[in-house]
Amino acid sequence: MQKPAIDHDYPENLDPRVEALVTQVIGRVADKWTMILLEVLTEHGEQRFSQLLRAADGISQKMLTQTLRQMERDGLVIRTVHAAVPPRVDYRLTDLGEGLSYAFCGVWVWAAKNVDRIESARAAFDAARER
Amino acid sequence: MQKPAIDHDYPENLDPRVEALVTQVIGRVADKWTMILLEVLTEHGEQRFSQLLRAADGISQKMLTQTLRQMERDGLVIRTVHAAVPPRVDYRLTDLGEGLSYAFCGVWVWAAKNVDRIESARAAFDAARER
DNA sequence: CTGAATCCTTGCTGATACTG
DNA sequence: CAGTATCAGCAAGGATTCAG
Repeated sequence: MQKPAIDHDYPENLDPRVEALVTQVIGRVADKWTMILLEVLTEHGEQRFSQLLRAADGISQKMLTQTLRQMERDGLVIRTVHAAVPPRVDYRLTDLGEGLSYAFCGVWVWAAKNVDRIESARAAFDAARER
Repeated sequence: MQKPAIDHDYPENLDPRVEALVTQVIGRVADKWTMILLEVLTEHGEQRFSQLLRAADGISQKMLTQTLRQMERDGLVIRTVHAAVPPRVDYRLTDLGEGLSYAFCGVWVWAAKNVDRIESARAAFDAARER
């Protein structure tokens, strides 16, 4: 992005260093599983590891652990270990995490609203490619 | 950034089939480069291939081609080939793409606003890990 | 139950070369 | 200029196993 933003209410990132930082954060946070976990934690509140594993359909245990660590590191979730047998670990959103989840809200709405348009666009594209 | 999304206008995903579809679309669209290209195309309008290559800092030519194809297939961008020498190909957002870009807007704002909080959270996390 | 460690497969990425 | 094609290196991700 070399040019300044024009007619938008985007925060003016005059500093290219800030610009790069934001882009990096976006890259880190605009991840499929991060988005889904934010959504699950927002809808159901505090969740255990195994609950998240079931809720985020299709995620592997490894990915879940890894994604949760990243989110914890970025200050999006808080990890609570309960000393018990069997062990129990809860994850809940921080206010930072809630803010991000809220920001993603619009994307979910958009996706839900436009699923059919995307599907037909794909069908049209693939049909054109056939020839 | 305060309350669970209960008080939001999320479409209630009663049908798990729809839920799965939406999740799939999110997974497809919640991609670093897709987000960045949407942003670039929103800010600067119609762009040529080479302009996008420069604007999306760090992307490889291969990834750019690939991402643009996916976006075209999903109906997010329109690809226009101008018969000229030298050849010229322009990409511009469809209204669907503009809608998605608009939906992502909140995430950009959030990221810009919270970069420093994330950075300090990371620092704290890494410091704690040292021990 | 949580999650770390291992192996192994897939796929991105970068570089390069080649068309229209 | 805007791609496609190919190859090599590397990292992401899945499945499995082991440990606290």
